[in-house]
Amino acid sequence: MRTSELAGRAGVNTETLRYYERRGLLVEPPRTPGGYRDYPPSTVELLRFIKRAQELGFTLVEIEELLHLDNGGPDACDAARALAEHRRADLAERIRDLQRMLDSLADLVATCDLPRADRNCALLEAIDHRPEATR
Amino acid sequence: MRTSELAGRAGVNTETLRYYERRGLLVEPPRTPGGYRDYPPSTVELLRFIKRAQELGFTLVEIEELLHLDNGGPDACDAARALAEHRRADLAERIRDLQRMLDSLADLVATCDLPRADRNCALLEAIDHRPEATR
DNA sequence: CTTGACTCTGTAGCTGAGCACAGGGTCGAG
DNA sequence: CTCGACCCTGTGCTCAGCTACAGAGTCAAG
Repeated sequence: MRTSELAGRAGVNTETLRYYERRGLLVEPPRTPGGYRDYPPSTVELLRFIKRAQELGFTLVEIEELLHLDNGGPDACDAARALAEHRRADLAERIRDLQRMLDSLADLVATCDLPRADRNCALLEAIDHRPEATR
Repeated sequence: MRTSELAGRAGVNTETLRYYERRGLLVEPPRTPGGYRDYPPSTVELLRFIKRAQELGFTLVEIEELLHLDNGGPDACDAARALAEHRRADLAERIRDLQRMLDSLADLVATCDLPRADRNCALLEAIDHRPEATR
């Protein structure tokens, strides 16, 4: 299978394939006599694995680890689980951070409603002057 | 106030000051006869405003908008509020996305507990083969 | 045999928010 | 007057994950 066919089936850009190859995510495939890459059909599934893992929040570095673990038996399963747990904890923390930002921002917007007729912008003031504890 | 003193007081790198100046976030300050930047003391507060806004999830582009709005009266207040609401909606959406990722990942890790004695890694299989609907 | 679609390589650019560094200038203390 | 600490400018690098492009080669249809 040539580059553009694989890219089309997997839903990625052809340049992305070369990029993954450079990164070591994809093994360099055999070449035709003319020098064209000739991918085995299983590469489509491999790319879909990568894309799904990305959607779960794994980085390409972690995905590469997962791929190197694949078909490694029970030890690999434990290692994969550890990676997933790590990723889960990381996601949870990012969610907490964003939630804190969201809450602060909501409080701030709420202060907009108070001094309706004032000249000063309550929001800008609030960002500028609210107490240390809430920063 | 010279560059390193301002940077120290505001808790940023000296290079960051030059970067903000290039971006237009900071107005170029007057210079000493020797060509050194001589910042007015209020710049410390300005930098703290920028840092707090960043903590709330504003980008530097949005912060620049906020700064240009400052001292603009009631219209500016409305504009600032609109920016904040926009930011809030964006944060909420990012949180939802991450939460979905987290949930999927938690489901995945849970499948690890099922075939304890099996040779195959349930996690890797699950990423590879679970139905479209949950992807 | 030509044309056009495809592919190859290496390199450079993008986003966002900075950090690092070379090669020079300035300033104040001793 | 010298030394070290600071500052200047311009430029390039970082992270992640691509994307674009120039210039050359390959291949199949007509």
